[in-house]
Amino acid sequence: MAPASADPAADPVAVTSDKISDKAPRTERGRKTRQKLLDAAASEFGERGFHEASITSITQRAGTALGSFYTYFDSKDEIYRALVDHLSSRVREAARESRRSDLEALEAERVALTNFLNFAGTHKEIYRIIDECEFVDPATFRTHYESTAQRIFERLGEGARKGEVRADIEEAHAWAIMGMNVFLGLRYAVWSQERDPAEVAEIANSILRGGLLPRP
Amino acid sequence: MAPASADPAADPVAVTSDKISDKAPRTERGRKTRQKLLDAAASEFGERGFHEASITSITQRAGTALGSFYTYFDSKDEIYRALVDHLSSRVREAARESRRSDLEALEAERVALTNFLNFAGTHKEIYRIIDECEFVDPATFRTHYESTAQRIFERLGEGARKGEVRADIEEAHAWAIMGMNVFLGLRYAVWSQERDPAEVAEIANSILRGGLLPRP
Amino acid sequence: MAPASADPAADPVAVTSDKISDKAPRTERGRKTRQKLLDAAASEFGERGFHEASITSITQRAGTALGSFYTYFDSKDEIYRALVDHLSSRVREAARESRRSDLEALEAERVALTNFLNFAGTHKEIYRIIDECEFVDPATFRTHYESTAQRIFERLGEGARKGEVRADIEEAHAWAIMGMNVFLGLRYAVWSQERDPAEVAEIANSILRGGLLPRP
Amino acid sequence: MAPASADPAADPVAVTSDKISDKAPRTERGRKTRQKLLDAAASEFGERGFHEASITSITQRAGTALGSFYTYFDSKDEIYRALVDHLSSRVREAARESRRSDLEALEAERVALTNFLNFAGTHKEIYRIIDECEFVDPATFRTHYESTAQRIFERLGEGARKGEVRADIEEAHAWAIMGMNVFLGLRYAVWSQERDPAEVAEIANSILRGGLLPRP
DNA sequence: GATGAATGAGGATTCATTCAT
DNA sequence: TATGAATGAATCCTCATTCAT
Repeated sequence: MAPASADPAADPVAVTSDKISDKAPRTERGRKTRQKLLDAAASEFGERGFHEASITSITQRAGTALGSFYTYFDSKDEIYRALVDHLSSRVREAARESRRSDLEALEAERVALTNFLNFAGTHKEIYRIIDECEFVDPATFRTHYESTAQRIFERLGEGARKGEVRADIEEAHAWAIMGMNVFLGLRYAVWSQERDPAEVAEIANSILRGGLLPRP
Repeated sequence: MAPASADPAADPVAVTSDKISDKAPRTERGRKTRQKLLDAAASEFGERGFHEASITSITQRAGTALGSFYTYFDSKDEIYRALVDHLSSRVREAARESRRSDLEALEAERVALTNFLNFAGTHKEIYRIIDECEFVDPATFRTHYESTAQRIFERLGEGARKGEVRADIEEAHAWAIMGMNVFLGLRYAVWSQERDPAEVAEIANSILRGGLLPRP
Repeated sequence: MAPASADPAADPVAVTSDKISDKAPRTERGRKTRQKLLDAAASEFGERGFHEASITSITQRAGTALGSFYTYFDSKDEIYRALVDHLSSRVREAARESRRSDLEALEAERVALTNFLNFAGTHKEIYRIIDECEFVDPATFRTHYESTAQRIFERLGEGARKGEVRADIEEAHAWAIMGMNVFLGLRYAVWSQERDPAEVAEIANSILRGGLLPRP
Repeated sequence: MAPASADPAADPVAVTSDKISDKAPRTERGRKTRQKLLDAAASEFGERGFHEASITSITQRAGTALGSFYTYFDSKDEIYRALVDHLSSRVREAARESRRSDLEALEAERVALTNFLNFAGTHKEIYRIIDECEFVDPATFRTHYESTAQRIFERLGEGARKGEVRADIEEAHAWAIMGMNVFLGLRYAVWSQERDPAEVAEIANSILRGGLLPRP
């Protein structure tokens, strides 16, 4: 699953780097064609997955000639990578809006998860694309997860400094939270939306607040 | 990620069903050849992933002729499915040994996670294969996750009845735990083994026991 | 189309020669197995055609092991040839019964066609198998047609000597009659049986008797 | 055998429909390549038959890369069908030229058969290809025969109205004529050309004119 | 820049036939 | 004889990528 997507409250650090190849469009017309191709690729990869997707189909969706694809991208892999970057930043942007430093630490996690669930439910293709990254471009996948965990870890650390969470926070705690978020997203946002995101987020949050032992 | 692998304390309910086609071997020799193919497929899929894997390579690893593959399997997809089934049951079997009903509920979860981390670290290919299932055979993938969550949920429910965990347990709690387990496995068993499984399990378990708030 | 089938009033000259290979069964049990294979082959070739037919499927229909096939036949081609021979003689046998030298020449042709239409309607697979021979074993196909035409030609010649038909009969007349018979068989016996064989035969016969010009 | 080929005096009703797939060439260059492939396929299918023919061989004959085949055709079946259509119309076109409505009914049949024999002798591959259709694409085969018989039937019917042939003409008469034509073509045009087409046609025509009974 | 034809390596799958038991 | 496992040549088809216009 997408690291970024697992932490919508991410900061704009960005992995994005559209300067991958020297094929940047030089005219307005070119810029539009390139964008049409990216949009088409998003649909194609989202619906059929990386391996089933074909360049031919992408150009057909984009309404361009097959050859035009290679005017803007070096390969199927490259457009995929460009797309993941692009989508990651969209996710991050969506998250950034919901960040407010005045929130108490665990409260912030709750809001972040709620937003994430909403976003994942609305953009399932994005979810799938970034997720499949694990098998198409493992390095990117790993980077994303690690930076996401890092952000969560930093937030928790800050909370610890403020005395809002336990002082013994370490990286593993961040991974545990990220895993919870991702799986709840898969189950309650992508596969079905039978439950209200806020409720699901509350369940996860209650674990963070007090664990699963019976209340005294 | 593999549902099964996320719950090594699984019971033997089994999704396994090796009777897929009518190509079951009828002699001992045949049984051995089929097994060689499955073993070879495990290595091939584990190392190169489903799409990069080739039948030719599988038969070469197995030391059989190309045609022999089709004596026992109908297609690349079929052997993949057979393999996932097979591996799932191995995971489940490995888990079953570690089940002891005399354990207190959350203690059982800790033991399960420890075993899972150990298993995942030793069998990284299995992890990858079952994980890639999401994009190769989504139905199986989903089934596995759901049945794994179901088992966790049932265990928690039993714990609730015994008064060992909160009474308001629901399905979402199981998904949260499964997500934690899977991601900790990815990070601390598959990607690196820099930390002791027992320690990692303890960190996760401490969340389940008391959450992340500062201890009073 | 089958030459033989086009002339059911054939004599037993026979192309049949089951001594093709040295694989003749030596025991009663062997004879039965060989026959089961021939029967199965007739169904298989009749239903699926030569190229779609498979040895595996033939042995399955016959209820024998795959390897047993090669105990009695050298190859797929050989069993096909053996089958065509076998079927040809069946056709010829069926025809022979209907031969009566006391019939007037054109009357004999009418009876022969009637019988042929009846036979073809009842044994469509035979029709197909012998017919496909053109593309599987052209030499046999050609031989069959030629010998069939030859028999018709001889009958007509005899009729000519008796003054029952024109004196200028030549080979081409026999081919013309054979063509008529075969196509009427295809249309009114194999593809549909909407018309009574005797009626169809009468129509063809009326052409032979007086042509198509208006009656004075 | 090809219905069309059995009736060279066909009208341009056409079964032809080259718009089968969306792979129509969009440039002149493409049109030429497609044509080269069709020509090569005609030779290949004509010489080796449908099942022995290979795509590789077709592209080698055409002087194109293997992949180019799939730029214009979806499969071996499809090019075969396209070819049959193409050849059928060639046959029909060849026939059309020889149609003259001022001919007396049976005279027209004689001319048609003569032309057919000439055509079949010159284009034996066409004969074989269309003929093999019975086992490759039965539906097309049947359609062709039926429409050919229909055309003959209509011509005879018109002759009947003019009083040039018997009034009791029915479909079966057309099938009988078609069968005669096809078999005479096989024997005297495809297998050998030992006899003059006009002579052979005259023999068939004499049957139509007066049957086989001795002249009074 | 845009177009679409050409390329060919690569991979899955079939199945007649052989052979050890 | 019967059995069924093993073999591998043969073939269709896909599709990312290149290139001429």
